[in-house]
Amino acid sequence: MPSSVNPSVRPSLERTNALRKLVAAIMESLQGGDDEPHALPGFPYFSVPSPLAVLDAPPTLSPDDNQHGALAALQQACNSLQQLPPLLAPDQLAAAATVAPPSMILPPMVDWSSLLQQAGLMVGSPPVPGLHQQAAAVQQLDQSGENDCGEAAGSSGGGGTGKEKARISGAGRSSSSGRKKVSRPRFAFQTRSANDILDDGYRWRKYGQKAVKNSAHPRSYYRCTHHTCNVKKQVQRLAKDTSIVVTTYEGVHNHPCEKLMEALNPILKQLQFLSQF
DNA sequence: CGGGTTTGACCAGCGC
DNA sequence: GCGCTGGTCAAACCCG
Repeated sequence: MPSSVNPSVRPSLERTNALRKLVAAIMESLQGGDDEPHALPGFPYFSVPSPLAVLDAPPTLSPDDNQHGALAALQQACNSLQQLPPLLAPDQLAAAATVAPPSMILPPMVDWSSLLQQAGLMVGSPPVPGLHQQAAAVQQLDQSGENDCGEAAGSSGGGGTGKEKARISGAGRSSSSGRKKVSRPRFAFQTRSANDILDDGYRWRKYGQKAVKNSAHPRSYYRCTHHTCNVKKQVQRLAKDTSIVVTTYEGVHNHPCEKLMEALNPILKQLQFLSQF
């Protein structure tokens, strides 16, 4: 422990351990690996129970899986920490920073980006069920494609009339010169819910809707609103059982889940600070 | 006013 | 070649 740290902001061992436990529980839950993966029940990023591996398999989901508040459980866990001394205020952290060199305030002891990346919060895994290691939870429809999330989305940056643009972008959208369409990783899963939209923590913009053959319900097309991210998802209801929503993700996010990071940030900052003790 | 949704039109792929 | 279907675009619209 650095001796230059202001003693007035030195946290209790109790608090440090509590925070470590919390983050460990979060990470463990994110990574799955045990029979009871719902360490934080109601947190849909990793608590969607048994999404179906086969799209036309009989539904086994509990009702309204996605009705839970996305971050409720996490916030609840954070609230439980309120019994302990309060979180360090930002100015306290700043005060500590003025005493200890910045390198000691944010020591490289915990590599959060790689940790979160391993946990599937960044590039490389589907948003919801893929966070489990329950392989059956997700159907990977196609993984022959490479991770081309960074590709220029649309790339129809020219002028011209709407029709011209449509033609140009239409041509650019698929194989120019007869090459086969580059497929990207796709993951589909089903959720029994009254809501079409799963709160997966990412922000989506709807860009289209189509009537689907042999189905009374249309299919909706969404794109991730993050500037550099080109992940898409399709949402439609199962024709056989309209209580089931089929969500298909295409591509992988090249950025962390905003909502989750928003919720985790205070904890991570605290823990980074505390990890110097 | 900016960001998101709706919706008709357009395009490519595929089967016949 | 033609028609059907799925995927996307973008103007118009809506909303906070």
